Amino acid sequence: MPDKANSLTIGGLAKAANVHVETIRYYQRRRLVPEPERPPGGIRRYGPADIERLMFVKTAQQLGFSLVEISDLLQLEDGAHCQEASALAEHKLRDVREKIDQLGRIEKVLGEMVEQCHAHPDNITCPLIASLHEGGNGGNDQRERT
Amino acid sequence: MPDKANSLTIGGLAKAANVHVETIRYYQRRRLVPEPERPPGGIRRYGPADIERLMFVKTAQQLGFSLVEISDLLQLEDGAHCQEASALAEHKLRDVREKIDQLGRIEKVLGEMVEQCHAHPDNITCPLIASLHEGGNGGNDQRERT
DNA sequence: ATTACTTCCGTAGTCAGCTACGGAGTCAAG
DNA sequence: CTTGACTCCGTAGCTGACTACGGAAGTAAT
Repeated sequence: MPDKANSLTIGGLAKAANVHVETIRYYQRRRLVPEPERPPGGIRRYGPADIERLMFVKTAQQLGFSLVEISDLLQLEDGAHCQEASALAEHKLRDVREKIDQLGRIEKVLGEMVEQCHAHPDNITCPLIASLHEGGNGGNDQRERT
Repeated sequence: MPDKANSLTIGGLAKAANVHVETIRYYQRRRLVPEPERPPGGIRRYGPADIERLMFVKTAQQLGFSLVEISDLLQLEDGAHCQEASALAEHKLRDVREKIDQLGRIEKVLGEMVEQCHAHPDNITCPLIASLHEGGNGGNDQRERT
């Protein structure tokens, strides 16, 4: 595993990945990110790979994954045995596709709403809730109300 | 907004929406879901619209929205004035599209991984982290890849 | 080699989002 | 008209994910 230039201290890493130092330590305790060797009586150093990993954790969180789930995903990144890995990957893939699907429905309805608002600026409602269980149908329902 | 048959007690509603009774009460306190009138010295009744609303909250949570954000989204559902509503909708639309984009990248890499595993079942790693900033879209975030 | 800033590490506190508890009231069934 | 399940309501406790605190020790610039 190549670290090009592990030159950052934990403070620099935190700045680079846009998280707090204490968050990094917390993730180290949780084994979400590796804790590099401490040179005898010295200070740990970090590199670009650590920045990436932290940013991945943050992004995955925004997508609704818990730290436990993220740790699963990172096991795939880190290389696991194929059998278990592929089972996990397939499971996560279903999760991800469902999320994409639901977000797609929300996107559609929000988009329609914005258009409607531009078209005639009255009061308007947005059938967001209904969007989530509209069957695979791509039906264009544009219900409006004043 | 017509409720066809508001016949459920809070317990039935909880079962129907697959949440705990106490969660419903909590959401009522937070004004995420309405608290129906209590008939003098009686018990509140709920209908299908309440089930839908609860399920929407749960789904949105799994997609990474906080309860505050969900309450914003529900304001759109409930009908707000066009000007503010459309600003909010546009903002949320950007959020949603970004989430879809990121999930799409993760999906792609997970999918590839599953295939690879089926192809030759050795140890394998999955460039999940890198997937999130693979160019091709969105534009303004760059970091050179090796 | 003194000063000012970090790092390190452990423990404790915070905030969001529930979840449990307890006592009084309601209601359908027997 | 009692029993047992459930509702109502307030308050307290819990879990996940941080965030803050404090003291010793490392490090960089003067």
